[in-house]
Amino acid sequence: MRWNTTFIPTLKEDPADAEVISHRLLVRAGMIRQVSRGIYDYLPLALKVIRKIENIVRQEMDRAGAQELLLPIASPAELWQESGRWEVYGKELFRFKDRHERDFCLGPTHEEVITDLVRRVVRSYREIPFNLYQIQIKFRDEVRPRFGLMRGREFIMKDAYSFHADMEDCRREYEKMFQTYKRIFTRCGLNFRPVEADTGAIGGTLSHEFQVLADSGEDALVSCNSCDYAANVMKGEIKAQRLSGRNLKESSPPLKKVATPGKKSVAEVAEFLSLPTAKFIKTLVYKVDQKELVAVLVRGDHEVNALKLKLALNCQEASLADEARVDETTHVVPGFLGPIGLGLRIVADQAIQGIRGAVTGANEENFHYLEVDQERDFTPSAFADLRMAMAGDPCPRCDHGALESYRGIEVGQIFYLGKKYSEAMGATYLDAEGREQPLEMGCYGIGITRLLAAAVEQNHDANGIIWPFSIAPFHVLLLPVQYKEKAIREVADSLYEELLKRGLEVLMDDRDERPGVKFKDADLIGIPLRITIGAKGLGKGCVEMRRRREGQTEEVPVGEAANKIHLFVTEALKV
RNA sequence: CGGGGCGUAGCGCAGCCUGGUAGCGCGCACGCUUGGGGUGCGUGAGGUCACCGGUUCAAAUCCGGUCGCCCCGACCA
Repeated sequence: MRWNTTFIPTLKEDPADAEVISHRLLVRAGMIRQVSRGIYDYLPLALKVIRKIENIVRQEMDRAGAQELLLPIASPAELWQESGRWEVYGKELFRFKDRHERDFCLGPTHEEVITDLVRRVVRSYREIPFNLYQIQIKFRDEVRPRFGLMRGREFIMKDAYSFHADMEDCRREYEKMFQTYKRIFTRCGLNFRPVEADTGAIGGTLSHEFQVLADSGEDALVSCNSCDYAANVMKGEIKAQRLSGRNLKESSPPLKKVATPGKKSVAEVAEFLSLPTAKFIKTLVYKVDQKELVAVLVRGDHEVNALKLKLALNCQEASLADEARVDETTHVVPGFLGPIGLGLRIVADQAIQGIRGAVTGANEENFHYLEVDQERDFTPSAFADLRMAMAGDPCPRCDHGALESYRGIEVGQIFYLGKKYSEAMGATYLDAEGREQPLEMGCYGIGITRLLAAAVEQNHDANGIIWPFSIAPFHVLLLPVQYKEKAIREVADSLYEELLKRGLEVLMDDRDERPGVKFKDADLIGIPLRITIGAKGLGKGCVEMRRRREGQTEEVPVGEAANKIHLFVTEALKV
């Protein structure tokens, strides 16, 4: 392709509305433009990368025996009402009415649609298993779209759904997809890690996320420094605590009430009393399912995991109650709350069980209790794992490992769904004994456009993007320093033709621009291999071959250039 | 949903406080110049100052409202 006739509107300056690096570079490189919040145009260069990613995904999904299909973007409310998600999904589900006033939504994911298709077709165990996937635009009306392509409202996704007779077969497919995903992300040239994950709005009981490691990532992760345990913090398990042999004879010193004027947060009180935050019991009031207030206790240095809390309380929704509400019910200013004498139902994290010598609010403004002894002073209605995993925690899977924390961008997630959708929507088959059984299901997603952004987050330098070869928009950029000059043009043209003939993807910068402009743009758009053709090299009968990533330059005789470039690209694509 | 910020030429910004009819850099067009990391000089085109309303002789500027976009938060008592 010749630059003169392409549509690659590069920008010298960072766009004012872009914050994260991938967003800035993708806009500057002329790859994306924003249309509305969380909605973008994909320009030709970006589309080339998207197609590359899609093709890798297709090849690997097909190799794993899955089949591609295409489901509609809009689906009728009835399907979502059947699964119960019309009510549950909330505002993220973009709803609208057609001209006949019938309710529809834009698909944020397609379990309902595919289950509906499959239930109308599958009758017998002989017709399963199979795995169907599509690559398509999804729409989720995110609370807060941000970071360019990383969290958009409209995005491209590969989603796959598999159907099985029993759990064993479904688990087998899950494992196959796990391996397939590893191949896909490896081929895309990403540094990633699979982690155990929560199943969120999709549902099911087993799930892994594939996280591209990046400090700018939205997800907090933990992994063991000794075994291969890794999880999203939302899912991260806490090693069950052994109650260290508590000496029952030894009695605790009596409760002591101390003045802590104006000190509300654990950090403030801890500093005021010169005590470590681990000695504190935090008392948080949650509103459960829009009605009951429940007090949740965690250690001062721990954080409540709302997800685990919901599980423990077996409720739909649990969020911090607002101050006014807390005040009205307990007559205590938040900040001085404590479990002793609090007129609310109490649930406590397991780390609170048996705690002694602790500090809590005294349920009286400007006072805290010291020497709190859980067994003596208060009894929660339940103890459970309610907190977020964090760095330094002992590994829940092995004996001596400790957890480390890092951040990631979730580019893929796989779920074992079980019978959640098949039972709700009556997707069944007849087994060999003629009995009707609900189908077992799995589902498997990859965020294609988010993967594109993640690749940039992980592969760039001060000058621009550095595409991994496998997903680069072009393999080679030919850069004739002065295309106008006959000698240079002739070499550039013949090299261009020769490389195309060999099946390489080549972009030729035939613009009549200053060399500096061309070099800057070349770095910005990040084609992995750049061939400079200029008077300097031609004087020696050479062109220059430069790798974008390493910056390493090599002079190659004109006659050998095509061969050498071809060989280099072939090698680079082998990985 | 709460808080903060922004909206002036294609892009990045100044002007607004202290009202007097719009400016800089880049880009764009043309000419000369230059020609291996965003050349230099000159000439020129390009703006309902987001929108609606108000105050005023006069509004980009002051006041009220609306819309759009960005950032932070929406969980730590």
